[in-house]
Amino acid sequence: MNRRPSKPYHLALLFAALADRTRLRLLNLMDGKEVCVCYFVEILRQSQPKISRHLAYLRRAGIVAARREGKWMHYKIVPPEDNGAAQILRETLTALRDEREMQADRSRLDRVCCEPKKIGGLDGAPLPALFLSSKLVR
Amino acid sequence: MNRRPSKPYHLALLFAALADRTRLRLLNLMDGKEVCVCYFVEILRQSQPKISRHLAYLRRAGIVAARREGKWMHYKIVPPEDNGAAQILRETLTALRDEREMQADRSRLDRVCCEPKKIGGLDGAPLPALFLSSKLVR
DNA sequence: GGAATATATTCGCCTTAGCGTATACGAGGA
DNA sequence: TCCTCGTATACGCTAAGGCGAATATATTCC
Repeated sequence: MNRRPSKPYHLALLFAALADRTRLRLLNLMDGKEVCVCYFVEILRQSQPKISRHLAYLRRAGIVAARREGKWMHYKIVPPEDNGAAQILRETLTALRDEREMQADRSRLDRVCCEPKKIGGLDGAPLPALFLSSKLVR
Repeated sequence: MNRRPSKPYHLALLFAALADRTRLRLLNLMDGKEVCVCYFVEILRQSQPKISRHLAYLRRAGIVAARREGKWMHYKIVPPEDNGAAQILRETLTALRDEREMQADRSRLDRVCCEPKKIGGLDGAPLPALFLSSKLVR
């Protein structure tokens, strides 16, 4: 039922998933927290289908997991079971922090999350949380 | 003249270069030493054009450098200038050592290099060396 | 120079990936 | 139930990647 893609049985699959700028930006935003799709769309200023497709790619690669909360979907990083792959993913996230665009994305995420209207907003999207647990969709 | 591809200005390019099993096997064989093309062909048992194309890809990505020695071409890894990329490449090589096929490739390389007929052979290909310096082709 | 060897490149074919656009799905509210 | 909103998927297109086969290039030896 939980159709997890068998495990990224080889590093080449992990690298293929990482070989796209948009996906790296998404991972950078998810570094350490769960993020709602609507934030990705707003922060990266990319079309919603594009964001969604890249998230699906990452999910198929076993790198992220999704959780539904009402109408919203939250994504977070799941460390690969394979030790080497996990280490490489960690290093990647670390390396991303040195890039200017990635820093800008992160601060934009922080800013969006702190907007007053969002905090208590009527239909404001849920705030990024630090790894709430729930039934995940991989 | 030395048409270096500007430098892999972004990690996505590095990951694209790593997202292929054959290229990972090649990098694994080059880990720590310079290797002649003929050994790649013999050890991976893949067609010579295929090996050559993947080596060209790695060279274009700025990950390896080539050195000509008579009829033979030797390839070796060049650490990326970017700190994060260099770290990721190191981690990748480390992770590869855990894979069985990679270990088998390496021991086959060791065995081939120690064959008596090759050591003093008339037309034996040059042995892998530990980073001889010379004019490199990137 | 011409043959032989090691390596690189080209070509044609197929598969995959990424994109914009349109559409489908799923949940909540009226 | 119908409407709306958030998200996912399908479609058609184009570009890039990987392959085998053939061919080109570079170097050495005669």
